Amino acid sequence: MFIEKKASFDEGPAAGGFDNDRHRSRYAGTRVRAPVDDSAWTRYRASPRARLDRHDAHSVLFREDDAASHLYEVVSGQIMLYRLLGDGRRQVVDILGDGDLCGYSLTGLYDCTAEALTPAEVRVLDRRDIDQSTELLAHVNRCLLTRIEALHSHAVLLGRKSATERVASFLMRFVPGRGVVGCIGPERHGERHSADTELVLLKMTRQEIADFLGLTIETVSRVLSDLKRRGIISIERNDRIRLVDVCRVCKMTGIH
Amino acid sequence: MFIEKKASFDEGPAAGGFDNDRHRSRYAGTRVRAPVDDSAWTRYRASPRARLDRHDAHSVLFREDDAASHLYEVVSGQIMLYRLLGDGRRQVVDILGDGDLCGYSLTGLYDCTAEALTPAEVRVLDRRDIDQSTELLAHVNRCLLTRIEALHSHAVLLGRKSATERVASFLMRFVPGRGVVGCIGPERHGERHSADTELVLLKMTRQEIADFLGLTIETVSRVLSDLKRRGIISIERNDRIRLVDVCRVCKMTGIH
DNA sequence: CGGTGTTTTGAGGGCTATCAATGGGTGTGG
DNA sequence: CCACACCCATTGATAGCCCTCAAAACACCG
Repeated sequence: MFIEKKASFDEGPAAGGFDNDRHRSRYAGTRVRAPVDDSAWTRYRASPRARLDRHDAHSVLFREDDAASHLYEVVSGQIMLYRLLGDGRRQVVDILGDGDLCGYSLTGLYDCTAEALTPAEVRVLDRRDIDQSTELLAHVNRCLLTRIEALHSHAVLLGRKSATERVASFLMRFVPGRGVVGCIGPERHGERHSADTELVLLKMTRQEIADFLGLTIETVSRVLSDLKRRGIISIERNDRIRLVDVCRVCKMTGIH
Repeated sequence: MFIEKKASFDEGPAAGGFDNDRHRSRYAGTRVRAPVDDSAWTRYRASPRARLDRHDAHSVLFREDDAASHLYEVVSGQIMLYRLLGDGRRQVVDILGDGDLCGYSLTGLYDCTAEALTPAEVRVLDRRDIDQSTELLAHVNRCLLTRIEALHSHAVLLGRKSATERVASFLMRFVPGRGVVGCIGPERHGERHSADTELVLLKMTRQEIADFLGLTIETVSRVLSDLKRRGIISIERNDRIRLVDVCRVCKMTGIH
């Protein structure tokens, strides 16, 4: 189910895939967020105590049960968090993008492993600095709440959705402003009733997708093939999937 | 899968079930927490702006998509958080006990429904008060981190564990200090090598357990019957389950 | 002691995992 | 430039776990 990977999987310099607007949730089942002022956070990030690290794809930031020393803020790229069971089963519990935090710990040990999905930049922060400012703490608070909402959505996906619904939900993650509660719908989206289509650039292997969705690699593959056969998506390359009709994919997520 | 419930399910006055020591995680796969000083929080709770509400079992504190007005702290009893899919499938995403917080929102809408599992007391807090104190914010942050760790564990359970492993993990929630990383083990636990047994008082119906574990009511029932047949547990009443050999249950959680 | 709601048990089927083989893309070396 | 190797993804066959539907057993209550 989980095999340690070393090979790099086609990382173009355009490491997009995720929409970077953090104030707009993209995950099917979550909500659109209100904008907030985090200027204090921006100032803190620029302070000399905050170091910037670069990671290659598949580089490990920290490992489950390592001593938790730092807090990390994703500046660019994507980071996945996962846990392992004793026999090697893996569950990707979260996927982080621009502005998200990880590495916080109550126990002194990291509760999961953090691994870069793409080349990534992370700011390494000192917890003690943050604890002295209400503005910084409030920012961290908002980040944690964002994670909690995402984890709630993910629990629904893992506990109650079929394989097709999981894959559809996963694909909808990459469509900005759609598949969320208060979805703007296909009509108002494109200019002048253009085709409701979207190109998704996956930055994950089938194995990583499967471990995120609580499925096997074969099932993910089968579902994608089935969606392709039905003309709902077209697979232009393994990591380039076109949603031919976004609304149709959205309707398959199970949230309606 | 989910039927609206009204009937009360045997709520004794001894609404225990969960261990109330928040500084010790009990959920299989999570870690033991370090104690922290939250005296500022204690003072704030006592302030006149913090109201105390009482809820009966199955009373709803707030509903998914309601306007989020307040923050809630569980004082006594247990609260479950759940989300519904359009066709009525339900997933219980979290179960809260003494000291846990819920009701925070970034979007202005609650992202899930909160319902009392037992008679419960909740303190209704004002977000604006908290946002002005580093100590209060730090306390909230710790509470949120606790939830995130629990949600990570739950994602592993929902995504990668078998029905038996899920039920075993669920039962181990109720055994203080066991089934966590750094588990004290059977030898050092009892005084003078007493039987490694534990009585679990469930405050949830089979339906609620099933919706928490991402299973059906029938599967939960079948697993429990099977464990009983094998002598691993004994069901003294529907809501009283004796773990005959805690260590054996622990080994079935899948975390080893 | 029936009535109601919950839990257990049974039979059967569907969905997803498992095991195995094939296909395809990329990089390397002759 | 092609052959080969390697890794990843796809496809196929089969098995098994858990869900669904149905009925019986049980608990609680008036």
